[in-house]
Amino acid sequence: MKARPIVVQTSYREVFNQLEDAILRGELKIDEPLPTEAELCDILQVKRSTVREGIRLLEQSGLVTRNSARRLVVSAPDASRSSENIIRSVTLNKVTLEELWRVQRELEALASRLACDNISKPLLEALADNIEQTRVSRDDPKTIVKIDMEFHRLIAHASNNRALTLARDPLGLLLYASSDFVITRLAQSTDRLIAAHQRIYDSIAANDPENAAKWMLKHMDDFKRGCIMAGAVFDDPILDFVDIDVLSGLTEALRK
Amino acid sequence: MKARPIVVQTSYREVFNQLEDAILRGELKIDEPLPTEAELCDILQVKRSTVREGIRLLEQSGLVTRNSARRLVVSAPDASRSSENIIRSVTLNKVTLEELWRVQRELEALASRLACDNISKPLLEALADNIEQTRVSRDDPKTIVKIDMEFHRLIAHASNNRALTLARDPLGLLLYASSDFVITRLAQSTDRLIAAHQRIYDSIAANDPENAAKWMLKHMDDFKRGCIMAGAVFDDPILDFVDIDVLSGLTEALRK
DNA sequence: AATATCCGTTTGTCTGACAATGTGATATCA
DNA sequence: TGATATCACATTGTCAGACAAACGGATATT
Repeated sequence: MKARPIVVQTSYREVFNQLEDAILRGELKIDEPLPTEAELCDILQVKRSTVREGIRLLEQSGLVTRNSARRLVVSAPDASRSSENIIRSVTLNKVTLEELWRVQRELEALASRLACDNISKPLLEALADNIEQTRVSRDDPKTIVKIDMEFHRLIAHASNNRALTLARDPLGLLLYASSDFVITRLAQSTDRLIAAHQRIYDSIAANDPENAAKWMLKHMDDFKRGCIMAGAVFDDPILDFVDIDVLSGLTEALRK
Repeated sequence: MKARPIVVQTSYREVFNQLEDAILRGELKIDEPLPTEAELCDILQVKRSTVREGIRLLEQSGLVTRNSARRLVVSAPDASRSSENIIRSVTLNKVTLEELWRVQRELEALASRLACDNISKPLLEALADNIEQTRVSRDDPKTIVKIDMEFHRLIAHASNNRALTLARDPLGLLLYASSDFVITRLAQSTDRLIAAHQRIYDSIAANDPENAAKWMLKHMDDFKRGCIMAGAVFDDPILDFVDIDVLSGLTEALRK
């Protein structure tokens, strides 16, 4: 006999499903307040505790957020929400540095290529400023790591492609967080980093996608070489290279 | 005066934070059961309703799943969880077909390149079988769309890179779901699709990464051309091309 | 030893309650 | 009259306790 496993939904999950559906099909509009718990009890014919548990599922999906610690409003999940999820998934599933790097290498190349087309004055200035800051902080590894991360995020942002941002940001966060490992171990790496960023910047500023991508790829390859020279085993999980407490702080960095 | 906005945590969110932390730092081990609600009440000194709301947040993050509709077990979030999130984010934020395609193009090329190295016999056979099925279903657009989606997923899977899967799967799902639009409108598109898949398959089977990537890129470019010929405005949100009800069914397709 | 029965645990849901906080209406004052 | 202060209400967050259903394991039966 052929059969599907029997699945019974809990009521609170059904609450979630119905509300999610209503949001996706636009019956509950984004930026408008969610009905009050009492109203939902009425509509869905379950008690408040059940409604509340369903709402918690919505909340964690980013489909509702709170305006002013009070009334919940319907909202489109923002990128940081997905990032948190991916970061948890990557770390707990022990994805390796190699896997991460391999993907990120392509995404960064794409980002730098796309950035050429549309980059705005303010973003260009932010990039220049970022490189300047890197020079200033040359001797402070912790700060370098942050600024480096920001450099790449700025470029991805300049690509004006939200699908790219969505895929790239969480991976980038993890990858560059583990670059701490390299920078603290290899003195010369900071100078190479600055030189690479400068070349990438110049290419973008000159609206030269092919060179931007070329230098970015070199930069990424250099990153890998640095990791290995610093003694990183590229086939180990990233979790080995990133401090858990740093990790907790990472997600909030995304929200700005 | 300089100040940070005041943020007050609710208790249930604090429950979530503490449990998440415990899982990330390995104090609660993956595949072991979560403490019972009563135990958590004891540990965290809050009432059961509060504990339960916190657990719902965990549940939606994929950090706990249910074994047998009963006891919850701690778990690493699986890829489908992230996919759901990204899909919601992409659709509700009205990301365009162009953005999606641009990223997916690179990821598919990477996937086909990587697939060459490690592909296993069973996966190769599955690919061959997939192409055969496409031929058989040539005249059934709905089925073609599904099989096409599966073809690309198989290749991504063969890449043996979970970071790639994580980034690619949700985007692929959305992109190929909207290919329905092309296939139903352009009669000849199915034949081109089969030919392309065949070439990609041959390259992978011959362990020829460069050609695999080359044909994949051509295939992707062809996809775009097809969309435009079929009258799709590439700068419109994907939401316009995907039926909401299909969308709801999409995520469950991921879980297998 | 295999099967059937029973019982305690755990969860899902309900009921009801209350304090804190934000919101809008009303009253007060310049 | 218009701005401000006050108040009453609505809504949420949390508590307290209750109960039925389902599961898992222990015990009894064949």
